Amino acid sequence: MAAASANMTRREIAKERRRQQLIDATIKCISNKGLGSTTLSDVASEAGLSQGIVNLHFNSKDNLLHETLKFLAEDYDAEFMRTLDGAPDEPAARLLALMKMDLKPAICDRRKLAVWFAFWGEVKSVPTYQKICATYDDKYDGIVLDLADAIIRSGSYANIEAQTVTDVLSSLTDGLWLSCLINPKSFRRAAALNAVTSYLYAIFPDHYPLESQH
Amino acid sequence: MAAASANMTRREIAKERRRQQLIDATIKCISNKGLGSTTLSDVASEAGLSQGIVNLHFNSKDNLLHETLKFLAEDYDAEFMRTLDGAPDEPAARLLALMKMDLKPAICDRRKLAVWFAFWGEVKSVPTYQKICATYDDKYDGIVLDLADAIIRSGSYANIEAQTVTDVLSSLTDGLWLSCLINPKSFRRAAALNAVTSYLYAIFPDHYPLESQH
Amino acid sequence: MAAASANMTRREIAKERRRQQLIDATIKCISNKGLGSTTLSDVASEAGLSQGIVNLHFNSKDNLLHETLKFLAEDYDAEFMRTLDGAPDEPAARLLALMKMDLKPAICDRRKLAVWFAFWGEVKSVPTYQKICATYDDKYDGIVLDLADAIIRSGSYANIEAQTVTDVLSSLTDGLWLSCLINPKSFRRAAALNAVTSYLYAIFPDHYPLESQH
Amino acid sequence: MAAASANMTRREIAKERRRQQLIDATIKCISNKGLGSTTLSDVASEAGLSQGIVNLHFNSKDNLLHETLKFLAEDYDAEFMRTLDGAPDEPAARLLALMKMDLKPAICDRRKLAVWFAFWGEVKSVPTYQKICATYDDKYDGIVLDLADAIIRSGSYANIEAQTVTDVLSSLTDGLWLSCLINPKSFRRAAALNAVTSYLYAIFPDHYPLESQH
DNA sequence: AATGAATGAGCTTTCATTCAT
DNA sequence: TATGAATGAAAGCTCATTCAT
Repeated sequence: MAAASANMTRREIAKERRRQQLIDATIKCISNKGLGSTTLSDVASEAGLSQGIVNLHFNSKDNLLHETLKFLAEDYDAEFMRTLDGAPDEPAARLLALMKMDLKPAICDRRKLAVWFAFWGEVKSVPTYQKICATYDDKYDGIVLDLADAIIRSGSYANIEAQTVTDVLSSLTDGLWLSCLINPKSFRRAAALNAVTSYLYAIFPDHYPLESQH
Repeated sequence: MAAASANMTRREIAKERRRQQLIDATIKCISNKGLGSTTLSDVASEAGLSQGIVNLHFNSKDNLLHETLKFLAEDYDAEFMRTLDGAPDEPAARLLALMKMDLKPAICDRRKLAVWFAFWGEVKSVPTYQKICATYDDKYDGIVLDLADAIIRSGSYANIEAQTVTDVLSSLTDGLWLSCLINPKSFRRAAALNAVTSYLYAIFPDHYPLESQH
Repeated sequence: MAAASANMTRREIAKERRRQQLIDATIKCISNKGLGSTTLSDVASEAGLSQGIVNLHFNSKDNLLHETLKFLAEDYDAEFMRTLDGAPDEPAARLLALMKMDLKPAICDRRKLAVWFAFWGEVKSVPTYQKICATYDDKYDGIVLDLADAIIRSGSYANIEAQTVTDVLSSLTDGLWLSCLINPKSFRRAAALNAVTSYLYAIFPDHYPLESQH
Repeated sequence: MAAASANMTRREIAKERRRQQLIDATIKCISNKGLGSTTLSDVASEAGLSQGIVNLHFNSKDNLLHETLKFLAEDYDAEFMRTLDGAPDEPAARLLALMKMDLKPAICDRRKLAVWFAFWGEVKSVPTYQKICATYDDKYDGIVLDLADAIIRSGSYANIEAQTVTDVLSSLTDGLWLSCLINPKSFRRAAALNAVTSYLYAIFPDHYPLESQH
């Protein structure tokens, strides 16, 4: 999404702010009421604005939802890249940093996850949702694959394929998110983290000495 | 749901068959059009019946959806218990059988998964959906936990907790399902299976000798 | 328009009646409020029925309007053909009968004319309206042309072309209708009739002896 | 409408120009999209100006439409009077000049006629439109009546009433315009002119010798 | 004078639900 | 039981109008 950048007129900035405000309201509504029960009125009043405001800025509900999904994806992407930027150079450390990111409160938050799952629930019937999700997933899989590959080649691991590791790690995160959504009572962030690290420690013992578990 | 059982009158059986027919139609519709876009008209015409039929048998759309979710859950449960029944006595074999079941075509089918995710997408906003899902999940987690515990105690595994293994395995399945939904093009059942088994082999090498990988 | 015919079920007949009832209500509304100001609510309450009834029977407002225009055209057509059927065999008498028909109260009624002009007002921007109107007009022009031709050939008229007569007669009627619409106060049916007959008498004196003017 | 005249300030002239620009845009829009589908946004963007401009200059859409109809009427009136001014003194020539004017390309133009018919389509439901149209029509009828009367009295015509001639001529023009609107493909200006002149020649043979037909 | 963001009333349309048949 | 016509609430969307800039 076009974030407010330097060469925008004041009006364009205000407009962009409004759009973001409406997307934020949309996210809140979807989280609270579900995608199917979120009306444009809900979004407008959540934003404290009038009825017709959404169509003024997004033309249609459909478009609003697409832009909302795009925003979620870009938001996650920014976090992902920031994490990668801030991580050490060693592949093992980078991989661990990424996995931890997925479970940090700002990401693994039931309210946010509810929105992701709301969109995933429509993926099969709305091809454009699928495309957005698939594109980003491919990107992350590629990055994780490279890291796993680097780790494997720098250690003495037999019978381990980088692709398999990537499959496990990606799926693990998604599955943990689902358990956070469905079983919020029993979900523990520490246990989830443990699930991830236990796997990494088990397959890459050279790179993840047990004492670093905290 | 009450399957047609011995002590039902002919009329009750017919009624039950109609209900099932409508639930099947509902599943097809949700898979094709999404939960939010599925109307009672859609369901009725998918079933080849008339407009008012759903309210006649389910009283409300809300109820139909709940019964559909319950059916999905019971259907999965039956498969789960059947798998357990048919598996050998050794915990390791039982666990592997369960994990393989989750990836077999009848279960890991994009059309069916789309319906599961459609409901999961509403879990946060429809507490009764959550309760249904959580109840069953708890049951399966308990069973897997027991199996993992039995394996651990029957081998020489240090530093492995049954709960962690359970967390990983449950999440792995869910995550693989999501990747099947989002990335149908690149999803490979064999690779998914590999992801699961590679984990089991890594943490329980005593119980899963490598030659049994196929 | 499918008029209620012999091989219809009772339901189909009732449905057809409803459609006609709604078309009648539409005509009344357009006549009273104008095409642009006629809402589906107006039509429904004019028919004494509920809000959603129009879309139930016509799917869209657009379709309702098209069906209404078609009905008007078919209604006029039926009157036209009936007049032709009931007229004597002589071309001159037939032609006169047709022209008189156009000015009889049931046809040249300001309420009905208002509806015709409402549609004509959209002819350029709604090509399908134009097509409907043009098709019928062509038909009538053809019939009038044949009659004029027969008259000319059976008399001693020099310098008169059947096509020109047709052009005049068709236009005359339309123009008289407009004056009925715009100047209801000064419009006199007798004067309008006089305008038409004076033309016929002037160009076909052999066929229209003056004493038959009434 | 008050055309820019001598004793206007520069500001008033600019204002008047804007109003005219908007009326012109309105006419184009009505011609293209129809009266009912023309929005103030359409008008503004057709004029290359901003959303709120119409209300600034005309206060309301209703007023804009009334001013547009008035402009059309005044525009036609100016043409009418100019034609009368430029015509010879003889009534027969004057009358013919007027009738020819109605069919000249600048007047009998499908785009312009579409606008006239759009307003006529609302005449019954918008009394103020009717009043505007009726007022001008009365004026022209009066003028034509006088000319017809003069012709009749200066010739040896029995059984012809000036009023009837007026009725025919006025109606003829309107009807020809409608055929131009509805049947643009088959409409021929020459044939339309022929329809008018053939009538004049038939009833006023003394005044319209056949050789003057061009 | 001109802009265009914002409003909110009112439209068409959809659809769960009811009910006479 | 089953049908499908009818209802009416509520949705998305449009647009004339207002108003701060």
